Amino acid sequence: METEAGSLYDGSCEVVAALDAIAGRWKLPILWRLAAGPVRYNELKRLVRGVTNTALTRALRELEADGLVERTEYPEVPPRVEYALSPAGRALEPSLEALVSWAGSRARGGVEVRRLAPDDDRTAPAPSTSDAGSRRTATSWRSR
Amino acid sequence: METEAGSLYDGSCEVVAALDAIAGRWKLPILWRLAAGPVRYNELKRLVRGVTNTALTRALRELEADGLVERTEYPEVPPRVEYALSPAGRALEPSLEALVSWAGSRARGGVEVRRLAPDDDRTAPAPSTSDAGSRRTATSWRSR
DNA sequence: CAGTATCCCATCCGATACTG
DNA sequence: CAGTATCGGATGGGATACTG
Repeated sequence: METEAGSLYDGSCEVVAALDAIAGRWKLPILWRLAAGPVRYNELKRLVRGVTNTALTRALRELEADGLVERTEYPEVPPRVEYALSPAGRALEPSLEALVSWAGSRARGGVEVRRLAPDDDRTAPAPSTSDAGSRRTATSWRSR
Repeated sequence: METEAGSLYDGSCEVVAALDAIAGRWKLPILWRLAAGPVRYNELKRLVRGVTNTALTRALRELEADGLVERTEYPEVPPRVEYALSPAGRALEPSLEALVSWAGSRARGGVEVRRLAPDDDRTAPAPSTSDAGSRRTATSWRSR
């Protein structure tokens, strides 16, 4: 529909653009933590293990700019700031759940991660090679 | 089991590690495209718009190393190589669907993307500031 | 408490050119 | 067709130090 040949759901431009909003080392972990409820800055820093001040702040600012999280500053004497998912952010909770459950199952040894086989035989199942040779000569498709 | 207190689903380490497998500019778009069925190299390059030879190959190699996609090489005269999701890769199809549908809805103007308000008033709703001042003196929490 | 300010390095990615 | 080789530039993230 919509004029353009194959675009909306074919894994291209628009999707890529939207995906950029959650790309980055810490965005997903942060969003996932926030999905459980509002959290203060330092609490977040503790919960999302390994994140540094700089990284956390940068990620939060970007998520805020993209309308996924909301920042609420309470003018109290010991400064208090809470971060929470915005309505738009809550829209991707299903995705987060799916992703996290997948990540969890894979972390639990469901799959051997990053295990390169030393001598992986990959020259393959030779599916009806019978006609090979009858095809164009070896370089016919290489125009020049 | 595994000893550790609070870890599996709290948005930290394990999940972060697993997420790394799909992190990168092109991994998700590629996986999404592959979810629709096996595709040849150059076809993939056309479908995932904007990707370059180098980026595509690199992403594919990593996805392969992480066991998410399978590469099948057919020993024919014009070389033919097909990429497809592995069983493990198919395990994250639900996540892909959720993600893509979210990305799609947001691309369709559901949310104003990356729109910074010029003078956003963010010093906030002052929730019962009545006790401010009665709290510890301004710098009491700053130990030194 | 909740950040900023810098500096620096690693990685990612794009562009270009070449090959089995 | 399906890649590899190389290089340069942008970005993201880490470490450290300091502040309203």
